[in-house]
Amino acid sequence: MKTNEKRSDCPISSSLDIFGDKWSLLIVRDLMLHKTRTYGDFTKAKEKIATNILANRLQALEEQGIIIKSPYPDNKVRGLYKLSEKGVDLIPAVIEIALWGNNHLSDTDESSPFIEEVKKNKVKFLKKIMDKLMANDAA
Amino acid sequence: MKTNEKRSDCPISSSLDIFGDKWSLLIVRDLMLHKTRTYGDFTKAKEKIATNILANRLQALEEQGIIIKSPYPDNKVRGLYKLSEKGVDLIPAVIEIALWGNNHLSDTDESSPFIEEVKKNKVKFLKKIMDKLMANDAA
DNA sequence: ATTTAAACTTGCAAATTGCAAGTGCAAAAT
DNA sequence: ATTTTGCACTTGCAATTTGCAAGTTTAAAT
Repeated sequence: MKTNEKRSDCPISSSLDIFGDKWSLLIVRDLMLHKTRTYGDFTKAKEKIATNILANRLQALEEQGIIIKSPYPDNKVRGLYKLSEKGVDLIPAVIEIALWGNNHLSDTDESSPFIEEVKKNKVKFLKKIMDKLMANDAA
Repeated sequence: MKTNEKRSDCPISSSLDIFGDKWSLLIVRDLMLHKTRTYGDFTKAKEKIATNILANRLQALEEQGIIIKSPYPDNKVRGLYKLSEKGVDLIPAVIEIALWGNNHLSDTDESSPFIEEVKKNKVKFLKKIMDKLMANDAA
């Protein structure tokens, strides 16, 4: 990946410096919907990310404090990835992107695990999913 | 740019297929804050986009129906770019990205022309900016 | 008619992506 | 106890994309 050079002080530009690519927010999506994931779980997502890109993005997101890697119980090889609070705060943006895609792009999965729920009540959904993710933090 | 291949039917993934890069949403940002722009205006933005990338992105966004290029009054060389309705609908996502950047990234411009206003009342800001952009459509 | 200027194009080097194998190490199986 | 399996990455390399610096084109101004 590239050096952490900011193109400007604009918050949008600086955000895109971090996750402005085709993969980073998909990793956030998977963590948002499943709360924790192993490396192998990510490779099983339907977009089929290459393993070198995955390793690179996981490291970058961890360095940025967006995700947290913790040890897998009773296993020295595996790691367990989850969203940090900074990562959880990305969920509203991800939701808006999902809504836009669902409204304006053809052939997007209407039966997506959460789109319907989001459309019904965005705030309620947000609260619910955040609660679920945070509950996990007690561990 | 690449072929319009979708990696999956996920609305997030499909959205990122279109604007998942470091520049596309900055073009949307500039149109969102200034309602119309010429090619040259974009090159003057502080992030200093290369002209070939700009031309490429403008074309891609136009092909996707996110921006509209119309002729500049009494000028056959210039064009005037503006957001389509599909593009205007991206504003909520851009706002969430801006808020995240402003909350979590250091050295982002607090005095950004709109951040303060968004923070005060997001819905009100959204309405205001959309009204402004739509008023322009009467022309 | 000549100059200026804005809107792209083009050529090329550098960085990033994506694919296909490989490596290393711990856990499970024998 | 030794082998085998499986998961988490690495590595090598070709293909694509990015970024920089110059063009080129066409219309507007002088």
